[in-house]
Amino acid sequence: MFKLCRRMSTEPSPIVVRAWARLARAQQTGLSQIEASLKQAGFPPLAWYDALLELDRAGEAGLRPYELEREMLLPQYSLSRLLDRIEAAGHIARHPCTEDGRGHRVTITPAGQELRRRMWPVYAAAIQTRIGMRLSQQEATILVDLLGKLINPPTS
Amino acid sequence: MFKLCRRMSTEPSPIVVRAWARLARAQQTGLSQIEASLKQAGFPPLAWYDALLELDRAGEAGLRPYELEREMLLPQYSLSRLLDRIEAAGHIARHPCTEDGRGHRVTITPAGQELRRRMWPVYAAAIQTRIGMRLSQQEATILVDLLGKLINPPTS
DNA sequence: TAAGATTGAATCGTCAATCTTA
DNA sequence: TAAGATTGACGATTCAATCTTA
Repeated sequence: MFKLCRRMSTEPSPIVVRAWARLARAQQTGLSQIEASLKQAGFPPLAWYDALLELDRAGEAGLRPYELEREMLLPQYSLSRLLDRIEAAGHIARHPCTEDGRGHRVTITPAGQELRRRMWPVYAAAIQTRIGMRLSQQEATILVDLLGKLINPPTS
Repeated sequence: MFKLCRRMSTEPSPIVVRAWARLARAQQTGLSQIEASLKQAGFPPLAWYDALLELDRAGEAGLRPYELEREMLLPQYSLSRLLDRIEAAGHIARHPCTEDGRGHRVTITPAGQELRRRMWPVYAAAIQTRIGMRLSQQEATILVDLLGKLINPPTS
C-alpha cells in the first residue's frame, strides 16, 4: 500500500482558513451596517461616497474613468453604470477629453461636494460603532499593519 | 467668539478609518480572486459553497431556511432566491416541515455533496494565495483575534 | 490590433406585498 | 397579530458585443 500523493502542497492551515472566514464576516457585517445607516438617513449607497471622495480629491481636473476604476477596484462596465446614476442625480459631470479623443474626464459638481460632505458624519459614526468602539488605538494599528500585508502588491 | 459645539463626540480616529478602509479593501480583493478562481474552474459562486457547507454539516435533518439566513447573514428573500437556483441545479432539496406547517427543511443531495467536495481545492488554493502566503501562523492568529472583536456580539 | 468607454440582454438582488400557519 | 417563506416588479450587476479613436 502506498500513500496517495499530496497534490495540494499549499493547502491553507486551519488558522488561515479561520482568518479568511472572519475577514469576510467582519467586512460583511461592517458594510451592511454602514449601508443601512446611509439608507436610513436618506443617502445613496457607499459606492457613491467612494467615487465622490476620489473625484473631490482630484480637483478641477477630475479623473478619467479608467483611473477611478483602479482606485475603486471596479470593472469598466460597472463603473460606467455607476457614473450614469451619479451623473443623472447631478453630482458629477462627464466631459470629452482633449488629450485622448476616446476618453472622458469626470468631475464632481458643487452638489456632489455638498452630498459627500453631508454623508460623512453618518459614515463616520458607523465606522466608529463597528470599529472604533471595539478596538484600542494600538489594536487598530496592528490591524492596519496586518491587513496591509493582504493587499497588493504581495511584497508590501 | 465661542467654539462650536463638537456634536460628533465619537468621530473615529484616523487609524480607525484606515483600519476600515483596509478591511474593506482586503476582503474585496480576496473575494474577487476567489470568485474568479471558482468561475475559471467552471464552478458556481462562493455563496453556493457556503450554503452547501452548512447543509452538509447539518446532516440528514437539514436546516430551516431561517437558520441558514442567520448563518449566512442574508435577508430572507435573498436566501429564498439563492435556494431556488441551487435547487434547480439539483444540489439541494426542499421538504415540507412536519413540526411547523409554515416552514420547510432544506437538505443537501449527493450531487450537492460532490459539488462542495470538488469546489474545496479551488477555494482552498485561493485562500492560501491571498492569506496563507502573506501571513505567518503567528500573524494569522493575531488577525483572527482582532477580527473576532469586530464580529457580534460587541463583548466577545 | 488594442485601449477607453458604453450598451443590450440576461442574471441577480431588493422592496413591498402576499400567502400560510402559529 | 406575528413568524416563516415566497413572489411580482423593479433596480443593479454582469457578460458579451459594440463603438470610437490611438
